[in-house]
Amino acid sequence: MPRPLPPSVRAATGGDPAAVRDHILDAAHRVIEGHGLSAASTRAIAAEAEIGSGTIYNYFDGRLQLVAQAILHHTHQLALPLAAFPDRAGRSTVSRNLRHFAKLVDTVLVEVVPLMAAAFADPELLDTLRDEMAAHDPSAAGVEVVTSYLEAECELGRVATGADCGAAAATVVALCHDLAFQRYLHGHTGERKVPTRELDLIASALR
Amino acid sequence: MPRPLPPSVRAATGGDPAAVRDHILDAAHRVIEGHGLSAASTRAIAAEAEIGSGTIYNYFDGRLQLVAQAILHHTHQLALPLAAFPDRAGRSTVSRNLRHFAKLVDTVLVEVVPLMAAAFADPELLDTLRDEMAAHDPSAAGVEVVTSYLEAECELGRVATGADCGAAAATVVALCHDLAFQRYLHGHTGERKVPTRELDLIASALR
Amino acid sequence: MPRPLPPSVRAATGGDPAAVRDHILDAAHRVIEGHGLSAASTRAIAAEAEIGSGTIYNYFDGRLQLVAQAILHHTHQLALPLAAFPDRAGRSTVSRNLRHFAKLVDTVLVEVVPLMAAAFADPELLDTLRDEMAAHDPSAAGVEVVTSYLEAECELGRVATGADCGAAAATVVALCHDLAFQRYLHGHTGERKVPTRELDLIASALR
Amino acid sequence: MPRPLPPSVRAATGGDPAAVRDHILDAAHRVIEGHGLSAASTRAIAAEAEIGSGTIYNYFDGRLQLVAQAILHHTHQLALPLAAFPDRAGRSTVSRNLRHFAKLVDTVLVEVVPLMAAAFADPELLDTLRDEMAAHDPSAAGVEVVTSYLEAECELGRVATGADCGAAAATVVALCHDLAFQRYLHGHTGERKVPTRELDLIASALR
DNA sequence: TATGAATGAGTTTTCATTCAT
DNA sequence: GATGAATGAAAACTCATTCAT
Repeated sequence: MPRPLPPSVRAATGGDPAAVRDHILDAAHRVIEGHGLSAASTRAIAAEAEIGSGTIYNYFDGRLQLVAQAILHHTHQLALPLAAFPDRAGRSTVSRNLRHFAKLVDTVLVEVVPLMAAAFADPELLDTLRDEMAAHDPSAAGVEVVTSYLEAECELGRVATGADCGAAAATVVALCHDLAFQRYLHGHTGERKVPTRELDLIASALR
Repeated sequence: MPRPLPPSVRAATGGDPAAVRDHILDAAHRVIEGHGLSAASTRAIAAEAEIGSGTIYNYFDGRLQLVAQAILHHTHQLALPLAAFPDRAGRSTVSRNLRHFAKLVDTVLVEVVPLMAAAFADPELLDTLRDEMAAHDPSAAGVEVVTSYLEAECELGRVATGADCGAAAATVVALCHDLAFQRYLHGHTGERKVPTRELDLIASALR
Repeated sequence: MPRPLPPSVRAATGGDPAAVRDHILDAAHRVIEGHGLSAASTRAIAAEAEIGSGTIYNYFDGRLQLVAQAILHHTHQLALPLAAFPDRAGRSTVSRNLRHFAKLVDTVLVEVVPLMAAAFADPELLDTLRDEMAAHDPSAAGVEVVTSYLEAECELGRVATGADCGAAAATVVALCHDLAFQRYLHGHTGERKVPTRELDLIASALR
Repeated sequence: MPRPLPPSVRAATGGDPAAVRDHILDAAHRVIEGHGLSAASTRAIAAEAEIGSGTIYNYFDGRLQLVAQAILHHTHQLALPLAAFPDRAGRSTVSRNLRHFAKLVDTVLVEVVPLMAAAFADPELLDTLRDEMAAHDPSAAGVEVVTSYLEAECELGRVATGADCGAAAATVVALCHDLAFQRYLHGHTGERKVPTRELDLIASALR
């Protein structure tokens, strides 16, 4: 019965344990993305990863840890490009830059919101997620990035001195979150609108 | 053997089928609220409702429909008090009124967010919810209420003519949604903050 | 999928829940007897009882309780005939009566020893057994029966006044236990010897 | 890749295959003693022995043989000190010597009874044990030791000529077995009583 | 020779649903 | 209409064993 990993997995991972772990995390993410969290059984994940169902337990403590890590793994990867956003300070206009941020973060949220929200269904999974998020919270990171940007604009004189950059940043992020949430809730997964009017309103308050 | 409903249920419903339906919906909601969506098995709901597990199928097509309807039933009931909000136009200050709205809607969201978000875990349930929401969308209702309020203030001269009331309303609602979502995600279920600084920012943009 | 109990079970139990319970207990006992405790999986028991595997959980809290109760159910039933032993006081000879007891108790032990001993393999099962035995301990019952008998013989003058009837009874029972244990351990399940010489030794000590 | 045994094992065994075998048998015994036979998985044993789980199969045919041999290995080791018991003939009193034997054998049985009894749960393991016991049966050894002692006392005149020393010895051993068995069954593992009254009864029969 | 990752059949238990009563 | 016993598929997880390294 015991056999080495199938050739396809072997080829994809080079036999490196860390790569196999990531391979399983990716498989878990694909299952959740395609069929929902409730379909992410260990069997389904193992099948998607083309490994034996028992093999999962050589890499993870159990289903809960696997799923929680799959969600965060993906989220962190997606959120990386946001870090460069503050560099836009001084270029274009504040309004346009906020729209650009909204577009940027939307590509993240369109994938992340379904994952995070789904975790609400399972109190245990939510706990595990909270634990893992304590180290590095992606949504706080979003607010920080926008705050940094606005403060830089403030120093450049394109945002009024004394403007509440933190509040504005939180509002921008909230708009993006809500838009992604609503869009998924209503099933309009195709369209990727930017809340232009709302962002302009905020921009106007900052002048 | 045919038996009447147990006395406790009989007393609570008067034997009216519609009342029995509501009785079961309430029981389902209590189970979801207390132990999460994944604990809302038909058996648990039947036990909470003090009826036989088979009786559910005399009132609902299946577990999914029951759960979806329980979520929306409760959401609509909670959202009813919001309808009176536009009446505050002209009283107090705009800023204070928006804070009041945030408090009001928070009492709704603190219960609704976990319910809606949980539905994201199950694509089938999400579909059912979408269908049922097509008729009456509670979050659109929130935006409408705030828009009406702001337009009334506009006519009263307390909000600048030409201000984008719709965008402001959407932003206010988004802030409330995001706050509730974040709070639940991080487990800070006790605190009920109002996003004061953010609301002030919006109010300042409306003057 | 749901079907009434299969005709064979239906016929054997008359649909009486208590009879179905006993039917399952008997099935469990047959599995343990035939293939050992480690083969007594819920599936195997359900198959032996000709019921669905889920049906077990309509009658028992879980595998452990089922197995523990199956063991004690059978033990108590087997031990019932021993109660009449003290009536032999005054008849035949003490030596012969003790041999008769040994034969009697052997029919019980030949079945009970393998069951009890097997429970030693599983600490949890042993705990459950201990709990259930607290109410009614079959091995203490054996010693009591022989003590009663010997005390009756004492009053009849066939056992020396002042003889330690309790110690003698405990020794008799210990001999029977050990014989059954050794016989099973060595696989001599066919032969049913009586420890004649040892019993005579005890009888001689009582005169 | 071929690797030497880890340093700790290397140090304990000197690399001698027979010593490694014993090292594994000891580890197996420690696991069974501490957590029950059902916890004695190959993985648990390998971990306890600080070797790789595959290494077991270089020294044993499989789990069953390993466990059976671990049980007997330990039993034989424990029983060794009993051989000196006949030397007590002529010293102290017969009654006291029997009590001394009971104490001696109790230290053995307190460990052996759980091991042997547990084997009853698994017919295959029991068969393996029977095979291995055919060569050297520890419980027969106990009876032989007491018989030798009593026959020596007989020659010394402290036991009546013509007394059935074999029967008395078997009874003594049966008492010890039963006591150990009952004590474990009821969970009174702390107390280490000696069946004083019962032994005195036997001693009285020998005078 | 020693290793431990990989396997899949195995375990116990839960659950939505049906239907005889 | 009301019931709840019966079902079996599915869940998460374990484990003895093999074999490429």
